[in-house]
Amino acid sequence: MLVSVQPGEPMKVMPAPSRRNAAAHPCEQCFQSRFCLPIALPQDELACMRDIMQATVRMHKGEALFEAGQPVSKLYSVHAGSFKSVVGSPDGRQQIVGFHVAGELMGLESFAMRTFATDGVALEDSEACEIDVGTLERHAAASPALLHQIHGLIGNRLACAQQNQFALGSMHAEERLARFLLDLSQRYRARGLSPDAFVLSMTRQDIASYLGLKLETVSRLMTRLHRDGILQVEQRRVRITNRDGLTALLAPPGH
Amino acid sequence: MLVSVQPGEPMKVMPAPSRRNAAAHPCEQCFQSRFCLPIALPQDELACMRDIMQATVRMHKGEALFEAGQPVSKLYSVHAGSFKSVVGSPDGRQQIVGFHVAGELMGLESFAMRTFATDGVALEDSEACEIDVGTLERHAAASPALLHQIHGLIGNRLACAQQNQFALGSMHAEERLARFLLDLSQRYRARGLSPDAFVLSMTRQDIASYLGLKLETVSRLMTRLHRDGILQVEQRRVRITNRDGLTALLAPPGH
DNA sequence: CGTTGTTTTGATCCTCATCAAAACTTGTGG
DNA sequence: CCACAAGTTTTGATGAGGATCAAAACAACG
Repeated sequence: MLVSVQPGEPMKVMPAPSRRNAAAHPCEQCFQSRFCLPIALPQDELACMRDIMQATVRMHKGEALFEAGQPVSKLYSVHAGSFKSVVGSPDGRQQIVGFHVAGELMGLESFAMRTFATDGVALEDSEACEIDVGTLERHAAASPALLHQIHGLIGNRLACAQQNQFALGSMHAEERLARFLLDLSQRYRARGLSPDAFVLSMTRQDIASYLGLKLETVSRLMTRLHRDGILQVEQRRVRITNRDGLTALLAPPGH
Repeated sequence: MLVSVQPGEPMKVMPAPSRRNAAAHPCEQCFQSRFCLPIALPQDELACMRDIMQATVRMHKGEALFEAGQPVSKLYSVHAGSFKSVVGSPDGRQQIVGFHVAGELMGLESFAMRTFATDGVALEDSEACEIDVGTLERHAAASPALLHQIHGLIGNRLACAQQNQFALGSMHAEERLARFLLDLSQRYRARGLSPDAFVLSMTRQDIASYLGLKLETVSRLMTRLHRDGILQVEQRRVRITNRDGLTALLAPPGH
């Protein structure tokens, strides 16, 4: 999914503060197809996108694009691969609060804040486009359309976080997993990929963390959904074979 | 806490779509003391606040200031009393995702979105200042300082939502309650009120919903904290008698 | 002062966590 | 290329935290 690293630079897979490889400019797709930045602008304002998106960074699996506490100067748009947003507590526990696949924006939660609130960690070898916050704000001040789009993105993110709160607080384990899979499916569809068959880029542990469960529970639930003919699961390959059955899990009889 | 309603208008306590009582203009405090709108601007830009904050609405306990699905045209700043933000699901379950006391902004999660994502319901008889979104956006476009402050507020709200996700997904019941009480305490302190003694404006049921628990569990935990000498609880009056003990609950030995 | 909603407390149950171990996958170095 | 090491996933047995069911004490309200 990612072009191989140039020879000479050893590939560290463990999370390390090592500096990442930055290309000089993002790909043309970023401007043409809205693939990198989910923002639609009138033709005559498209030029500013070139200004906003300044570089592409390549991350190895497990590396952090940014870390909680760091000053915010960039946002990131996922160009290839996928990332997770992780919040940590002083006592060392941590929880995943979001996943980001290609075409989605990361770091929005930290927009206009001094420091990042989460770690942004690559789930696999990935690429992200850097977006300078200052430049973005400058352009946004001049373009109401751009500003409005950004606010829409932030609003969506907030609504999403509230839905997550609902899921974690009110849903049972099986419902949470069903919601997670349907959400992922929907996002792949938005990317133009198959909504029924996809490969999970995160471990059972990651899914469990996101859903407020333990990895054994997630594994058991996957197995159960497979047995019930709702999914075909083999390792990280998933195929939704009975979407209605999966959807039905969201409104359990007990409530 | 709220001036009495004028005679002649019957007071409905049950949640009803009845129209609320709107005063012509917000109080002077809103501009002078940043009490109503937690935004600080340079002196020469303060005038626009008068433009942004157009009216004060009075809500009775249980009434909805706005409802999920309604088109967004106003934000609200709590002037007196308190509110809860509630998300609902198709099957009728609902969960509280936030509380708002005087001096805090509501509806931010819906900024720049077409429709509200939550219900905003008064926990007691309350007052809120209406803020016209269009006017606010227009002023923000002209004032980078104002825009930056708004983004900061939104960023805070998002960070808060992520912390809630962490709490719901990773914390035990007792920790969640401790966090809730300390958070509330901190917000009362920010208002200039006592951080140690306050009156909960929400029911046990509300607290339980917010924390992803059942009301019986919340009640039992309150009793336990009282027995352990950490709190004095009688009905909704709470006094924190051992803040260190309360804080210590946030980092349990088991983890 | 009865009605209704809120809170407390008790007894029991169930979902999911925990502990444990084996099957399997992936990456590494000889 | 194979063998070993480390990480991931599955499955089982057991336990605990919090939910559920039930009812009484208490406060608020008309």
